[in-house]
Amino acid sequence: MSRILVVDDEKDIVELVSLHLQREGHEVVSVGNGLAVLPMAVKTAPDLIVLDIMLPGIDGVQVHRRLRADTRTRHIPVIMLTARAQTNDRIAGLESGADDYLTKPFSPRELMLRIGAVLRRSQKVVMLAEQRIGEFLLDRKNMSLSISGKLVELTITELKLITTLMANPDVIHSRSELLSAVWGYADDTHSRTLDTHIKRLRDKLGDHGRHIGTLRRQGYLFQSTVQELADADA
Amino acid sequence: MSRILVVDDEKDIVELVSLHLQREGHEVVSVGNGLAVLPMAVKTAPDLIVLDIMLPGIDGVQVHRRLRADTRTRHIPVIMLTARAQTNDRIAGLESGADDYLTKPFSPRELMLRIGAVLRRSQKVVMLAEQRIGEFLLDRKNMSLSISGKLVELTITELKLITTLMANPDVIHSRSELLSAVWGYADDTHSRTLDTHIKRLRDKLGDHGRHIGTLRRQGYLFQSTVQELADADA
DNA sequence: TCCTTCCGTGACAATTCCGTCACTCTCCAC
DNA sequence: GTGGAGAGTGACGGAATTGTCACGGAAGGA
Repeated sequence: MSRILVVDDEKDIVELVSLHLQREGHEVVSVGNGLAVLPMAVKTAPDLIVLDIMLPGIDGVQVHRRLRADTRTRHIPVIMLTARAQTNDRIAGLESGADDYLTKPFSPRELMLRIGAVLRRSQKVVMLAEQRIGEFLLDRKNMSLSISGKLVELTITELKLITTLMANPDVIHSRSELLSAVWGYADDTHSRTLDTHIKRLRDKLGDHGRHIGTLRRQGYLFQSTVQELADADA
Repeated sequence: MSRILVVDDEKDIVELVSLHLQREGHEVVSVGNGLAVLPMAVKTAPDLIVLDIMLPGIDGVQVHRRLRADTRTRHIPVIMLTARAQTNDRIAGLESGADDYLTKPFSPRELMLRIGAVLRRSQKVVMLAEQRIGEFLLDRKNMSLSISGKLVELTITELKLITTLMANPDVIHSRSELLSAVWGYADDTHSRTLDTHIKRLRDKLGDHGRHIGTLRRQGYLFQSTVQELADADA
């Protein structure tokens, strides 16, 4: 499921944690030396780091600072392990901005639960590589739109526009919402820009342009179905 | 999990099947009238249709033909239910191109297994909405690339190019592969087009352009890590 | 019916984007 | 060291793209 880097100089701990993690389907990488953490994190790009605060040579808080200083590792969540439930360690762990921490001795079950919670928090958002609405097929991988298998050549602006509309079909997208999503405009009050692009999009879609509906004073929407009477293509 | 349209005029069958499907986490829609299938399929866009071949008024094979004739429902897999294990029905079911079929009386367990198999076959491909490699963050939703949180303005061609490279980091992408993926060219032998776009991309990436490596006579690749000595940004 | 508001449309000019070409540079085999 | 093949680079012109504007027209309330 996820790749987890375990940092501890006590081999017993590493093995115990690894065993439990692997049992839950995770991939485990480990180092016992604080100085090796950053290079290893860069190399293996783990989804989470379990970091013992007590390490020979360089302590865990320092290691954590280094991880946070590097753009390549900055985003990786860290769970700290402190040797004892002392205030010093707790404060150090919190101050350096760990996502969670646990005091030794800890129960493997609790560690697993906390790891699960942190991973869930930083869960990756998945999206469909292909989105299909009726005869419309949006291919996000190739950044293209096809209708009934026929490729429609759209510019990037038009593609962003219809992608936004298709993300929530049959839902009204206000002008400001579209301006924001496609153009990044904060609040462009009056402008015919959106209208023009809607028209260009409709033109390129041909008959199927009827799927893009207008709601006066409200915005535009992608209609998954259109009136039967004009459904002359079937 | 999936939305499944069950078509049968016998309410007992519908309820039995629905119960089992819902137990497996599927959403069930049903109709008992053959003429209502197409409109319902268009309206609810199910992932699968379970279709009884014996229906009052219009028979299942006809319904299936209509589903196949409409671009909005053409892609939806269909499992046929035949009233008896007679050759006529079997042949009719196969001829009309059903994805699978089952003869009544059937065991709910077998139907569930076949439904699972068909759904797995037409499984949707999911992709990460955000792909991160080191400081590079590819946002497929907004079709943009940012490095260390800073947006890099790329043209559609450049974006496709780096998307292709980042799809398999540290793997060589041959010229023909890139030409094919980005430009759709079948086999453009000599051309400096790719080189030029690589250069433009590297320029826009600034220092980080070093992540795009050249393998003489082989192609280009996205390197997840670059030489430390030049890593002056940390 | 009239009037106001909002959307549709065609035209246009500025800008961006893209493929190509000529030339230079680098790498590697001999 | 030399030569050749392949990659890098800068420039350029044509094409595509885009935002804006003015005007026409539809919708809906008064």
